[in-house]
Amino acid sequence: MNLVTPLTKGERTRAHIVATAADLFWRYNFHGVSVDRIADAAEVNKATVYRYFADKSDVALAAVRYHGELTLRDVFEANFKRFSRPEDRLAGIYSDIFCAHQALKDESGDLFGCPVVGLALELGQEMPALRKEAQGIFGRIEEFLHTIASDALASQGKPGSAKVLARTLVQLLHGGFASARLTSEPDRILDAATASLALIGFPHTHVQTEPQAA
Amino acid sequence: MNLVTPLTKGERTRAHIVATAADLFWRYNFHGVSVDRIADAAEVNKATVYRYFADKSDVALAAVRYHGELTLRDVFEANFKRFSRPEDRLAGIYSDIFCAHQALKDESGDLFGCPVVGLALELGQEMPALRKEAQGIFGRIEEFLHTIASDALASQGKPGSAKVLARTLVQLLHGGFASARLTSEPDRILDAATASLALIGFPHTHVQTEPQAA
Amino acid sequence: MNLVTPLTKGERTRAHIVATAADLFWRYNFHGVSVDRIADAAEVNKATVYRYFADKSDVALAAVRYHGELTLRDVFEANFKRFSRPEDRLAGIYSDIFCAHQALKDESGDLFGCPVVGLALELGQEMPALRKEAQGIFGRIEEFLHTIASDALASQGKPGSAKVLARTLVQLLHGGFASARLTSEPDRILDAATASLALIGFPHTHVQTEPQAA
Amino acid sequence: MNLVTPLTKGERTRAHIVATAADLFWRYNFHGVSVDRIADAAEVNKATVYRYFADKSDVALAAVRYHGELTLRDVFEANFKRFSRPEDRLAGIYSDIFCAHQALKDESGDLFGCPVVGLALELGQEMPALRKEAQGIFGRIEEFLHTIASDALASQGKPGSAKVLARTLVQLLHGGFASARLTSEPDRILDAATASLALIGFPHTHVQTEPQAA
DNA sequence: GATGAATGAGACTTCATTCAT
DNA sequence: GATGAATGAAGTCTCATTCAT
Repeated sequence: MNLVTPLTKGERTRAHIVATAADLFWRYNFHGVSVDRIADAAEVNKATVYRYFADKSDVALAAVRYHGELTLRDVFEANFKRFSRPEDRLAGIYSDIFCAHQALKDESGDLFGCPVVGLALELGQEMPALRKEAQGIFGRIEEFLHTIASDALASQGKPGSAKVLARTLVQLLHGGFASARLTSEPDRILDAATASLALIGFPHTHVQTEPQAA
Repeated sequence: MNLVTPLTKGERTRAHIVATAADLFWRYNFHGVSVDRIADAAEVNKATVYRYFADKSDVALAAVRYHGELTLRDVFEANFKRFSRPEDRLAGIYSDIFCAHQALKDESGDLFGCPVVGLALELGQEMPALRKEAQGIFGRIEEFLHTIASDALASQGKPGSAKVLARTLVQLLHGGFASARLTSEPDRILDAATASLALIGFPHTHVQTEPQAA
Repeated sequence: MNLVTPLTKGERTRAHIVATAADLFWRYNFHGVSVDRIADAAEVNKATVYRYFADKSDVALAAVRYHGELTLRDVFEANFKRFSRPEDRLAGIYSDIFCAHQALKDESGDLFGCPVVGLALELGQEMPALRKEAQGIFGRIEEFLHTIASDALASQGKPGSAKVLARTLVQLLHGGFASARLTSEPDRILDAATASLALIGFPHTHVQTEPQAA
Repeated sequence: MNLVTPLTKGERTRAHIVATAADLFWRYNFHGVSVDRIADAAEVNKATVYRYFADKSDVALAAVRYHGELTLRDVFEANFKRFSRPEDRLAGIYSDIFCAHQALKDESGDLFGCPVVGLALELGQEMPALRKEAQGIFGRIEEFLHTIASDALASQGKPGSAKVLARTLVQLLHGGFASARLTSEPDRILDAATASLALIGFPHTHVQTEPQAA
């Protein structure tokens, strides 16, 4: 029984534009990417972009959503399914993030940190919807990290607030992204990973630096 | 004996433009501020801006420098002079940062995180000089935090790498800025402060949330 | 015996588009109405519009025709059938025009003068066909007014050129429309009515300002 | 003693743009003239247009003002200075209007009626300021015609309302413009002139159809 | 045959930057 | 030396129109 509605042609076009724009915005920021460039890269006419999006900001909002959903699903949910121990989950998540950044750096010579934060910092002030979206995404991330924190504390019989710990883990994630982008150095992601694992009580858990087969 | 050379009129004009631009860029980002607006706000002719700066990016570079120097001097150096114990220094630094953000939020209804990172994320990719500048600033910050980390470890006879700890402290600072801006919530700065103090072994040190008289 | 061919479905669709567009063009001018908006308002697909009309100007031409035919039939012919004395005919015509404008003003807060002239001024220069159409319509109107003028002169045994008088009556009609639209004041229509009635020698004939039952 | 401040360079540029745009708008309507075309015709850069006007509508507003002021000064005031008898004044005004239209027709093969009404009909609904301006201009014109009407009634010892008469004269002027443009026939202006002169009691006053030396 | 999808051309506007007084 | 004036390039967006299913 197939519950998935197949995408219409328009939906496919829209999705393709979003994916293209998301990548461009990540690399070159909102103001560094023109609608023309998005249309060219997506191989559609500029007017087609405006058929599916009210304006350029609307594309950016969709791009943030896209990055958020993809990351939550393929990084967070995936590692939660794959592993059950909190330290493995956290290590897996950071491994994926690191590998993605490393790959981007190998390919393009640079890396760009967190695409959600990047767009949110640039547009959040004037685009409440985008800011809200970003907050929602990091809210979900905090939930995942809260589960990890909670499980970690429990597995070690440690006291301490999982809530506070989760928040710190989120901030370390932000910090890893920021310093990685500032220095163009993927290793800063690993620093955040190490610190995070130490914080939840597993300082010796290793973070894979090579992509793992699914 | 006066060792300070008085500023010439031109230098004062330049400094005034930088301070004005720095504030505007902080609040509205690089692309959200036109050269016209800078000139208007600084009450100089637009062509005057171009007398002192090669182009708009050059103003941004000066603004980053301005923010960096001011913060290093008035926040980091000042608290190092004022306090000698590492936990007091760290608490003092975070207190100042928090108060500045709280004041901005009270005044303008919003807050804007780290101005250096803000500009660096927006321009760093295409402006190596600005990225270098930002790296330099955070390098200096890391040195300050390294001293704190090192002193803290020593004062408690704890083992551990001050270097790694310092890096984590930097990332928490980034994280505090990022989540504060994302949520428009100054308290996220305090979260970073608390986590940082706990990390250096002083979980009970209090962070002042009211501006202290010098 | 039914002499009227019933409309085919296509003809009904076409007629519906014309009526819709005519109203929109009247209110918002040619350039203020997009083909999209016409299609939306007529609840047909945009491509359907292009099935029945060569291009947007062609819709405008049809709209002018529509307005012209409707007005000639429901205002001029109707009042000629209803009344036989020239002064009553003229008063009836102006009464209808006034009431239509008053109703529009009550409904939409504004009024829009003569739809034929409106479109003709906007497009006439580049669309000879439309201009011709408008000239034809006002030619017919002049004929009606010529009859009124001629009858009025005759009924009073006055000398004078009915032809010249008719032309003046047309110009007063134009003038009433123009100043009504300029001021958004339906009463300017009544001014033209009064002047016209005076001109044909019936200064005391009253113009109804409330819609009359047929 | 010179009370006239000489125009600055900027003011000259602005005035030149206005005059250019006014002519273009008259001939081709608001939507028939792009800002590019205005800039080209005025031989300035498009950005220069935007230095002096907030947007295209703002240029149109200035164009209406320009047409209004010019006409009031060179046609109405001038004929009031030149003549003292009401019939001469009215004939002079119409003569000027006719000659201008005739000249335009000779030059360009077409004529365009009243530029103020033209723009006002096209933009008045969405531009209250422009509508207001047009109303003001026709208010002034009505004052001039009121003086003529009043003087004419007095000179003939006729009873009657100068106010009502003036309004009718305005409407005839509108009507003359409208039918001239609709038919591309300058003579329609003369029709309005004849009717107007008759209305004020001077059916035999001649309207010059050749430009008069000042 | 009807419609969702796509497009090319062109509109308005802004902005960083330079010129000329 | 300082400034009002000017500009070229580019950006966002709209719209009439056509294609392809």
